[in-house]
Amino acid sequence: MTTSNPTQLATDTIPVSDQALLVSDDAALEGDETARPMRADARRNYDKVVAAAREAFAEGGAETSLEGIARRAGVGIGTLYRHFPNRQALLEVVYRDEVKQVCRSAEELQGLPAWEGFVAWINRLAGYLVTKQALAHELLDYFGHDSDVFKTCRHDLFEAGEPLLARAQEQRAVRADTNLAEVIQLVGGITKIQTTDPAQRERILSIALDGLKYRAQ
Amino acid sequence: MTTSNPTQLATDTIPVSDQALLVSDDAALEGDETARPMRADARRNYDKVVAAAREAFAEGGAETSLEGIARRAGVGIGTLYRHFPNRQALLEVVYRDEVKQVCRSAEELQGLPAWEGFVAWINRLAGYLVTKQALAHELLDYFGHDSDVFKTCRHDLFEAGEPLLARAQEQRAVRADTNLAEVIQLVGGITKIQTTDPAQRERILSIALDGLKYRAQ
DNA sequence: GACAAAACGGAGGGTGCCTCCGCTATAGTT
DNA sequence: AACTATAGCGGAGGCACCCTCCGTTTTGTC
Repeated sequence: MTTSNPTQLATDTIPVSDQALLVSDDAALEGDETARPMRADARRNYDKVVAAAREAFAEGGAETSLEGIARRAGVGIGTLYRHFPNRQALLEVVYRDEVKQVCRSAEELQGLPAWEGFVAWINRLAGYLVTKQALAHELLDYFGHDSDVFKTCRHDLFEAGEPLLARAQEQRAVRADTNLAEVIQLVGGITKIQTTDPAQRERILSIALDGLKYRAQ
Repeated sequence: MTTSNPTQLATDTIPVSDQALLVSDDAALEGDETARPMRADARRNYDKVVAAAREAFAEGGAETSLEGIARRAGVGIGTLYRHFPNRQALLEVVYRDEVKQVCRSAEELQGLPAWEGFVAWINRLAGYLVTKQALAHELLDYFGHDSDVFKTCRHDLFEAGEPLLARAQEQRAVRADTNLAEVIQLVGGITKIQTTDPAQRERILSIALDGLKYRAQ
């Protein structure tokens, strides 16, 4: 139910054409409002690094050294650092897109009944967080922080989840004395659980969801 | 003695009484069932390292390099590794005691009503896990693994928590379809939440506890 | 094609993990 | 008390990582 979602969120399953899309997203990010466009070689390398990082993080966050990413991208370590002053910066750019995808997937859940829609989204979020442990952990760790990109992520997440949660609360499907920030933190904490048995994590998540259910009195 | 530092370098911040306790605890651990006692210098250094590690981890897990601990203990890095083949081994020995204390505290909760007793223990466990983030995270990460000392910890934790949980389940205070392993994982996940506002974590924990409550259905 | 500026990339400094091995302190033996 | 086998010590050094600095190369413009 939880992890093996119909909606595929892992990047490595995204067709190449879409990856190009992602790259142009990065371009948008770059040329957002600052002065002049990147030089051709710079843009090329920037994209190569982001792609390599995306791959590397997807494979499993553990052995994700920046030097490894640079090597994988066929780029000098200096170049990587020129574009991303630190590990954090790179992480941010990478999961910016990934978070967006989870958020986008929320729209199609508005058709479901309030509780079901809410639970479905939570499960998607959890599924995403679990598969992207490396990214997710850092995302959650900085959830309350002030980094620009994190603000964006949080904003996206709220925009997507808030309607689902609000509706569920209005219809007395979810308890009133909580909010999306808490819910996301709760889900995030649970996805951090290390276990050899994914089913266990799912059971635990469902216990937590029970705690979110509205209770008369 | 080959140590270049004065012996009291690392340990002088711990009250003497506690040191004695720690040492004798370690002694018990060591002489458990194996053959011959440690040589005097070995035992001395072993204790120094454990004390230094305890301090270092308590101060905040971040800057907890083994080399730093060795330095702090006034001991060569080689000596540290002689006693603790890797980071894991050292962590294990250190929080072995700490876990024991949480466990011991469970006994006095048997007097409370089932649900209250259970919740109280969970809160203590959570409190412990939060203050000892560094240790706790690793403890939880390896919770399902096979390391000897982890087995001991788990055993202690179960011995302490199981009666409380069982009683609460018998009295229909806690849902029947869960077990202590899941509960501990759940609590562990929540304590991993990074937040500037501890009250938020408490609210989230209470939501999760609500999920554990028995529900007539 | 020439030139300035932007970007590259890798050497290298700092730190951490862990291993190896020559030297030292210890504890039985005499 | 002296002797000796050896458990134990400690740090040099190999490897990996993070990140910076700067000489060299690539671009874009004229």
